[in-house]
Amino acid sequence: MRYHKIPDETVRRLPVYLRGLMVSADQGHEHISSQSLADFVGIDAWQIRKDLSYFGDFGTPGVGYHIEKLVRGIKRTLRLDAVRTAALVGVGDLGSALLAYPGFRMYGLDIVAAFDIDPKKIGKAVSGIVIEDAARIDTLRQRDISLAIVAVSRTAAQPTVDRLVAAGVKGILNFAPCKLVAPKRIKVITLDIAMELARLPYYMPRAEQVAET
Amino acid sequence: MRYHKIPDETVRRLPVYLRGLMVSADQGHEHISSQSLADFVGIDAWQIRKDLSYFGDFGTPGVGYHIEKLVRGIKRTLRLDAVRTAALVGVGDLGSALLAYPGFRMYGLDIVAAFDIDPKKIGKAVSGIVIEDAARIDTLRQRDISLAIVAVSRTAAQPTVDRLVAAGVKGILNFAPCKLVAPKRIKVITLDIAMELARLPYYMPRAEQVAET
DNA sequence: CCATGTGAAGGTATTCACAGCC
DNA sequence: GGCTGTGAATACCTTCACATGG
Repeated sequence: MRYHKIPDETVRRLPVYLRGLMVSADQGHEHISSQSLADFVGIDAWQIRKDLSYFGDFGTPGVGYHIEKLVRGIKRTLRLDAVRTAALVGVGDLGSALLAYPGFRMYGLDIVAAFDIDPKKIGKAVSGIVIEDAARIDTLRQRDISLAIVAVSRTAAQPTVDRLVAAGVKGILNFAPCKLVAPKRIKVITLDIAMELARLPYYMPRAEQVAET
Repeated sequence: MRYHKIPDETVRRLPVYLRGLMVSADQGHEHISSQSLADFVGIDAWQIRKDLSYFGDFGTPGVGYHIEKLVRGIKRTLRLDAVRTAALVGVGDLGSALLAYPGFRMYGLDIVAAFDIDPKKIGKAVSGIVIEDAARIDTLRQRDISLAIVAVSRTAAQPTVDRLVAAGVKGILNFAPCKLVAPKRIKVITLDIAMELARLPYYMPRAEQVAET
């Protein structure tokens, strides 16, 4: 294995492999071939091998990949080897759903703080997390929380991001439908749900009003 | 303008342009240059011009783009020119948040039906939509609903998709963290929220536990 | 003079095919 | 024989630079 920059698209696929590998490990398997994993996650086998080749030799020809070893390798690459804590800002409908969502755990991610500006919400607990005043976002620095999820309205998003950056947050997952400006060293991933739904009709056949008799 | 296949990446950006154009129109503008739109949505001007060139001549050199005309053009391209109805399956935390979310409207998308298997939920209304028994998914065909959002658990996702496909649904936005199999003519977009958060640490500087004194 | 639309260049990611290893 | 790792070929997307048109 030579030195390689890992392509962004590969980074996007690595969590998919993790998911598949962990399910496979649960089923008692110790090794898995790129082909079996491919069938399982829906990505071609050569793509998987190429992706994994960017950052390590994990496989054994004739045998496949040692699942546990590979999981550790991918986690280290994604910097998910230690448990990471995250803060949520905006405990509306979506924010509450995120607090209740158990799916972050499998990646070693844990939402440990929640903020809102609504006085009616502050002090109440949602899914075991007590909601704090958004004015206290600056305490994130002392608490070593470097990940944040933004689930506030569009207009509140930019000021929220400014405060998070000032509090030392290094990565932001944003659900507000707008562009956000932040220093280049801060990684912002925006996930606009309505936009994903909006590009679906493009791929659908035109004449869907015609019944398929 | 010659014939061009529209790249997938362009289709992904078109809703971004729509968003920016509609806000700009709200501010009273009639025309906009690729540069102004670029500043607004955070995508380079040449990229915008290239993207738009794939499906029509909308601009006037020296003037810019007529916003209303361009909005119509993009909507037609994305097949968003008529209001589209969608069904939601799985009215848990996330599902309820989606029903309450007003952001779909701006793209002409409207969630008009919701399904669940929980007898305690069936018959109740959430955000004005009465929850129906998931066994009734097959009525979607008569109701001309061709879009669906899947917000059920991982294990329920595949059977749900099978039912939706049987009911004539043509496009699916899936939130369950798993691969889904469906006929090729059906477009499935999977949006795994935990996975997005999971790739964030990769882009963050290594030594984030070291305080920036 | 200003801003679009687009060939051409450059870069990145996907796909293939197979040498090499267990 | 089976399966990995990877150079090479291909496809796709981005970026540039500028001719063209209002």
